[in-house]
Amino acid sequence: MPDANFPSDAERPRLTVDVVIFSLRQRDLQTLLVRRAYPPFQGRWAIPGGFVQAQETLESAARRELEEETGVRDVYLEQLYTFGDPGRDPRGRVITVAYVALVPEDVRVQAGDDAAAAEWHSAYHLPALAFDHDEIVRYALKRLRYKLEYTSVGFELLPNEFTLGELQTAYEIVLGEHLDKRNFRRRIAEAGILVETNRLREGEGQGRPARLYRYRKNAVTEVKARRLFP
Amino acid sequence: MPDANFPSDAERPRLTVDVVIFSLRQRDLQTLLVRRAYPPFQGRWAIPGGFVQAQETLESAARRELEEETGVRDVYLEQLYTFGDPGRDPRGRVITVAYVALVPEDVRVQAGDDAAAAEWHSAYHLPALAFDHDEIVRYALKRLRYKLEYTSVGFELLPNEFTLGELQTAYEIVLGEHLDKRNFRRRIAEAGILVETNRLREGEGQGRPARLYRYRKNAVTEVKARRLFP
DNA sequence: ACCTTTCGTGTCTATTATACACGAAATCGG
DNA sequence: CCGATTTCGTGTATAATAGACACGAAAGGT
Repeated sequence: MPDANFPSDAERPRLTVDVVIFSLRQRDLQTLLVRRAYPPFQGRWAIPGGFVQAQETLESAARRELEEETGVRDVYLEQLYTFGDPGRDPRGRVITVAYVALVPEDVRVQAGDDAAAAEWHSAYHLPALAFDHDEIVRYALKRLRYKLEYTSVGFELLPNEFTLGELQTAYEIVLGEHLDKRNFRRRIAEAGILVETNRLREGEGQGRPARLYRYRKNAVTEVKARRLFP
Repeated sequence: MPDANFPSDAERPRLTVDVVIFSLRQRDLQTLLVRRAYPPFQGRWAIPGGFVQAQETLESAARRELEEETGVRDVYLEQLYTFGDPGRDPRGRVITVAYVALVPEDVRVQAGDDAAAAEWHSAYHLPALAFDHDEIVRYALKRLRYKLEYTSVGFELLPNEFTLGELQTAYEIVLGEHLDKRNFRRRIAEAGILVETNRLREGEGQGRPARLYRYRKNAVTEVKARRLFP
């Protein structure tokens, strides 16, 4: 790639990051959508995103967008895929680097600046989305399920302390299948990624209260490449 | 993302694709490197790549670069990751979408146009590379190993017809560990992704000639998410 | 007090992974 | 041409892992 080939300004694309933000709420896997206030696709739902600024990395651009929408920092974020078909944006060549974020249920959507309205929508029943965002969300869901089976990212969808029942429910919602309680708990125990607290989940309706657990930070990487639920 | 935020020309990055081309040669996993003819990093080895043109998709840009270097079409190619740290290219903001290609041993490097010299180098002992290309190749290798264990991409590194011994050797070279012959063959057989031919590998030194196999196209996707070698 | 709800636990069976050795079919060399 | 050498192709026994399955304990509700 000699300098002679270095592209002129006109040939430069524009670059955005878009973030698929997953969260478990109302016993459903949901993703945060914003309603577009301007053309193109004015009024349509879209996943949050924006242009990458001059001096930021792709990941910090994604974290900035995420924080603008949800106010959260220090959550799980990974690069998903880059979408760049010519024609995916009617304004010209726009390449987007898509990210996936996992946030716990207690996160509240902020009163966004340019995000006219931000709402949670079921990842399983999406409205019509702007651009190729439906493709991006579908791919994100596929990746989430895949990683849930091979790593322990699932914990990122839960608050700091959680019961084993809540953890199992989280897995069941994302994977879309029922899991055996005893086998599930055995695998979690064998993986050694949980620390038992001495507190119990109190006042959650009737029934015996469940023990609360916390998960060891960095567990995500340590368990990598080992199947939790074969 | 209102139109008001639409970036001016000066804020647009440049976009390249870079392709990590893996091949098995001389009982080694090798990757194709080109020597840079112009600054920056003039004279250094780099992975093949170039700017994305106005009306092509990212994948067709990667296939174009691949074909320019090796002359091959219709080989395995997948998007790896997008690298975009500011400062990764001294000429300004350049984002690169990295791809991984797997080519069989019988492809010959072409007399490249702008690629002054193209050579195969062991993926395990790389020279100093331009830009962040060492990071890209290391990540590509990690991904290749990972996928080899969970899918059947390994066949893409072999010619159309191959013996089971050659297949096993391919896996051993990439994974860097010895595999048991009988267990290996049993798994391959159970996966049902090979078709036996009635031909034998003749004239390869001494020893009993081995049967040649072909693999079913599309097998890669079918076996996905099922571990071949747990 | 008793009924209902949720929690927490262990064993037996089936499946899957691993370790391991030798006769068959070809080439090479004297 | 015949024995030595090389590579091919195959099966079984054991260990590890996954899956199915039920009931007493601890709380709240009436």
